[in-house]
Amino acid sequence: MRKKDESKNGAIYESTVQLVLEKGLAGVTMCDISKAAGIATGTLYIYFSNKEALMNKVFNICRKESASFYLNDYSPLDPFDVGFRKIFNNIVTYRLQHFEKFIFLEQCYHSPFITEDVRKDSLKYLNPIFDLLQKGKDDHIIKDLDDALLLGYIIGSVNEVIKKAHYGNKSLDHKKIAQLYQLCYDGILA
Amino acid sequence: MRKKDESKNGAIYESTVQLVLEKGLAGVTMCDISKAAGIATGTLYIYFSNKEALMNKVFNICRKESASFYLNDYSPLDPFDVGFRKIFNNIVTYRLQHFEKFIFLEQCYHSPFITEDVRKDSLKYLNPIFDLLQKGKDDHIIKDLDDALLLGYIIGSVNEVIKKAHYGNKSLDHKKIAQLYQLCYDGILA
DNA sequence: AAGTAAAATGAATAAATATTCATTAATTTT
DNA sequence: AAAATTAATGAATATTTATTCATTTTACTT
Repeated sequence: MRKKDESKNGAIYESTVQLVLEKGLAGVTMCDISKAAGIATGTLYIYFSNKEALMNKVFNICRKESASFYLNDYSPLDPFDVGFRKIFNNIVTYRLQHFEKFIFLEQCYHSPFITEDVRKDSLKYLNPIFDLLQKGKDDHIIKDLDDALLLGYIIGSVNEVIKKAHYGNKSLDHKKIAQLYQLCYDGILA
Repeated sequence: MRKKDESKNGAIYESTVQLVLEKGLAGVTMCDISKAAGIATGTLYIYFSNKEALMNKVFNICRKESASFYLNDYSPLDPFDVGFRKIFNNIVTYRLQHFEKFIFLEQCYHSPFITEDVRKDSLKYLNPIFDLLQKGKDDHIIKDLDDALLLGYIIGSVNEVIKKAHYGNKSLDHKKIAQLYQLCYDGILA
């Protein structure tokens, strides 16, 4: 029997994410996706039973990929400040290098395509980051605040600054990123 | 001749914003909106020439309303710390009291419904805030950084924390808001 | 109170989009 | 190399949704 061309999975995934960046979640059709992926529309339905399943799958892949990216080069044995800097830079770098995936994830968050339970277990991927924050609190380096508050504060400011820069056609050089780091770091310090 | 019932404008506006919160921008139909507003579908087209026009109008109203809300009780004569605290609290309060409008604005930002030029002149509404930041910089109270960076940092962290709290069903009490304020304020201090 | 002009209606139509399926192409097995 | 099996196709169909329009209702004018 003939095998599925597994490279198509990747092409569908890349196309979906790219098109959502260009046209928004509301504006992307199955036809658009198949054209961009270089396959027939019917073929999409061999790989995914419908549009909702496709979006959920792509959402899951992006989510896992991003969470894993955040931990690049990080070790739980790193001292707090070293670990924090690594993870912060990874979060920024992921958003700059994979802007389309970053936006896709943001768009999905409020979409009817993404089912409740898929959305819910998002947090578990971030456990190593919560552990790092706990270490910082235990060592009295950072403020003893709720994890969600601390992480939301960091992630939110990074998201907004990167989006603003992108849509305002402003470059985000190393200097600006270092400044953003300093803003965030000074904020969390005890 | 018969007059247009101006209250319908408001009903359409409220319904649209509420439905986008519930179903996402991608999931809202003209039929949904008319039903929720208590009017016939055809009537929508008396008030707005099409869906895109409707969304742009609602977007504009929300945008203006929010920007004006941010300046409640604020005077350009306020000392930096007083003014900053007022505006920060207004930004938070708007998002909590008008969560559906906050989400609508966020959703629109990446939507094909909102035309480029409508999106572009968003910044002008925020001029008083930029002036306040300038004062803080001139007085050497806060870091001398780019306006977009400073505001993005503040707005982004507020957005994310409020969204996380809402979707995680966690309450955001006065204590947490004060802690978020402290994070942001400590971050920008020179 | 009759005339009239615009508002409002909602069923009908048009347009866009998701999904199916009969057919063809490719790959593996025997 | 023929048979078997699944992948791939894309035109056709089904479905959903935007938009129109013939008709009715409402409120103002004379």
